[in-house]
Amino acid sequence: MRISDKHQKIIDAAVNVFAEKGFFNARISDIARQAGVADGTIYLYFNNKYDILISLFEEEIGKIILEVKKLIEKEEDPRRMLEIFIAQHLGLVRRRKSLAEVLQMELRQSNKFMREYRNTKFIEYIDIISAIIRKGQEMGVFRPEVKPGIAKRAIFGAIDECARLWILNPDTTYDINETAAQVSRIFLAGLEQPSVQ
Amino acid sequence: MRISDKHQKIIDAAVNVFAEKGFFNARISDIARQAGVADGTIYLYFNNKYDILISLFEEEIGKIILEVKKLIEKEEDPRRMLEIFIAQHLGLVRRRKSLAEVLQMELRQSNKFMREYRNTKFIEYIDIISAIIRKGQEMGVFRPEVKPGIAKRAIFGAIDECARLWILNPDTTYDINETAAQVSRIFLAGLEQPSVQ
DNA sequence: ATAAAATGAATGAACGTTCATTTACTGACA
DNA sequence: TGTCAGTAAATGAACGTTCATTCATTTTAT
Repeated sequence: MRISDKHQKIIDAAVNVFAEKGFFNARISDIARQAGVADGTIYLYFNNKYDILISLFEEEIGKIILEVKKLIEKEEDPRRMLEIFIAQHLGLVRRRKSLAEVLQMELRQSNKFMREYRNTKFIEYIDIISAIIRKGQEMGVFRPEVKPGIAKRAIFGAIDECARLWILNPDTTYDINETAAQVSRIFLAGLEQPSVQ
Repeated sequence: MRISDKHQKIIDAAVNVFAEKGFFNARISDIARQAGVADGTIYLYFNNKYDILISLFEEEIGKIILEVKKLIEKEEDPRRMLEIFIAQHLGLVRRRKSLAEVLQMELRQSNKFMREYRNTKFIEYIDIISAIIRKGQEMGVFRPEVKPGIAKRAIFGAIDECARLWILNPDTTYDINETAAQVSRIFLAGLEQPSVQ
């Protein structure tokens, strides 16, 4: 069995366990059982419990960034790029619910409590949004007075909160596609130059 | 010493300790020390550790709701109401940073892990936004195709994410007033009827 | 045969909660 | 006014459980 196999198996198990119980309520033995390894084995691949979480972030967000960047690169129109980013993020919530839960909840915890850990991958992810906005401003499509550094937070926060609702309550709320469409419309209307129409 | 004194003292201490260490890393003895009471005294006022957190939510969000509703009631223009809500929420982050931190981080945790606890106070808070939007739609100021149930989440998520950034990094980021102004502008432009200007 | 990988029982520190004891308060009575 | 019984409030040491981590031993691969 290749090293990477067990490494990934533990990560995958951790995603499920953290999603279900949260980081602090998750036991190493839970992760071990779900990964099909012994408790001690986990310490051959990770330094400690927190290290599992950090590795999980780095590796899984890394993959997501690659995917969404690939999709966006094909486009010319920044409006379309923003739509794609929003749809992709919300789509991820449906396709990989557990991962989305962990990234959303535990990533924030870690951001806050591990002062030394600067989550560069996460920053890279939301900087995709500000890059789109800057491009739109250069092309004269988006209003120049909008600050990309603020708008990226607003947009990310909006879709993430919608995702959170859907994670908590998948049935009783709006359909994900409809949510993506609505949020896209609000922000596009909010960003576009009035002259362009 | 009146009962309410110690009750409130423990709540206040818990706000600080939870903000600094997070719920799971906070020890009862930390809260007790900061409140100036013995560990056991806490259990005369609260059933258990989680009960402190829940009481804290209910009571403190309750006060915030009253404040912001009072401010909004005075206004006629839904655009102005939305501006006030946004400014008020972000202002709270500056004025009561620890409380904002706890509400932001731990409230979500609880929402997720305490299945039985429906956080009605929080719902009441963000429903202020949807009420504003509905009013604006009735007056023909906001676009009718916007769903208030989605827009309220998007708006709350946007300001909350901006707040989060500011909590994590008070110095290196944009000024809170500027953030409030930018976010208000984006959403107002995103919600307004094109015919109205 | 040797090394590398994996195991899982044992360890020990951490900490929420309890409860036997102490302290503070109240008002009745001389 | 001072004493004291009765009650409520507060205390904090001790308890018991939980669980991350370790490491002596076993299994697997070469």
